[in-house]
Amino acid sequence: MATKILIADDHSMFADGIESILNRQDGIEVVGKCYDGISILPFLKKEEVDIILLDVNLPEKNGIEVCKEVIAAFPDMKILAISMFNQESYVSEILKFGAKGYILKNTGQDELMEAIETIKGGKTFFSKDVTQTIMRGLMNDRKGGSKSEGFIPKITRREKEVLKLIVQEFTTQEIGEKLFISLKTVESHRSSLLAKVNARNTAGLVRIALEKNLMD
Amino acid sequence: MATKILIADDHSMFADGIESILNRQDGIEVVGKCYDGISILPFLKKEEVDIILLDVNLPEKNGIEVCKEVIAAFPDMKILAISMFNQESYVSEILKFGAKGYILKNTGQDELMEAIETIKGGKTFFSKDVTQTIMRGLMNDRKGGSKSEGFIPKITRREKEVLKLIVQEFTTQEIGEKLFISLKTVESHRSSLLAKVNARNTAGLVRIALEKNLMD
DNA sequence: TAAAAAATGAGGGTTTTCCCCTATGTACTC
DNA sequence: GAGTACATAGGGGAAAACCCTCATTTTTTA
Repeated sequence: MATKILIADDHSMFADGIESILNRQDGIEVVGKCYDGISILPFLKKEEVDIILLDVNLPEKNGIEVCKEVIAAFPDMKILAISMFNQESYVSEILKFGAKGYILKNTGQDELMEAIETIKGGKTFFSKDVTQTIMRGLMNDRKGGSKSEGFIPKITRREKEVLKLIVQEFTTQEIGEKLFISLKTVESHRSSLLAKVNARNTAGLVRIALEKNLMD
Repeated sequence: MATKILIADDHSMFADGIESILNRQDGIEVVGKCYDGISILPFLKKEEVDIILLDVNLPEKNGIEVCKEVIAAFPDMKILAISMFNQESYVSEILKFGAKGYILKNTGQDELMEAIETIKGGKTFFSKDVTQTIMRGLMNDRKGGSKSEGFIPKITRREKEVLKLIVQEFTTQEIGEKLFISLKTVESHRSSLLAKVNARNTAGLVRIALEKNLMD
């Protein structure tokens, strides 16, 4: 019986492309495509799926969240993470939550097929580049857990509210009044924002917020 | 005769996918794929190409550079820009350099085909989202003439230097040391910057600087 | 249901930014 | 040669941001 595959990627052009490649292969059937994180679980409850090709950087609900939920509901689901970025934080996070493999979008279709076959057989698969990243990550952990450069920890709901108001030129005082919290609390949020994005001051915070789209 | 297409995208999985989609279509032939910016011109010198599907965010040499060069060498070349981001700066830049269309990676294959057909016919094509972005950009440009709202007076050479350093998180003190001028002078420049962009504080200054590309 | 994360906020301090004011030398333009 | 824009820079003061430590409550998650 054909391997049933679900493609989850918000870039439909990419998803369609992968579908087109896979449908030419024997023994593989693309049973569905999801363009966001939230529609994956409902789909799995209705349709039988063997392997999910999961984009790590999904809007609404990112791939790491999705992976966690999917594995919680379907512990035997085989998830192959696909990402544009070979970032240690992403790789280790999603593997922690039960993904069986991780490949980059710049790997060729031969390697994609190889990954699918390997994972189908119950083993794990990583791109060569990714393997190196993981190794480097392990080494760093041993050294003392230094964080990778561009990685930004999750920004909480409240921090995001404060951040938006900062970018809109409101002062700490005004933000407090708008959110009905004390000036001190706003200062707390500002501090953790600065720490999280690793900025020295408001200028850097605003720049990074705009660069990395931290205010969706 | 079939339309000859060159796909330029560093994510080979994406490029392969698009190729697979296009090769199923009648009247379209994918004659090549480039995985970086530098190999495009040499390819064009050897092979005949009607339309280039060009990723805006290429490594080594980005899509905007490539577009400029390609149009310089082949003024009639039809370039369809493809990007993940619907950013005004990208869109207007690459159009300025002669791209005939701009679509996002989250547009479906029907729209891709429509874009290719349209461009082949000598017309231009933009995704709906992109059209809105362009309109918004034009509106902002026009604001300069009518109302004082949104209009930004000319920023002097020195102010621009200071502005760049502000955005890079340097303090007034540090900027003074870097430019070999007094703290007070830097403060003067900061003041006039705030006044010119009509911002209340550094946060607004940085935001506007990034939004309006004040640091070219 | 216990543990972790997030949100709240206080005290008390330093540094930085912002806002007035004024003023001088230089360079370009009309 | 007068006018204008630009870069320079000072004093002084108020406001805002930043930093550290600590503590409580609420919410989320394992």
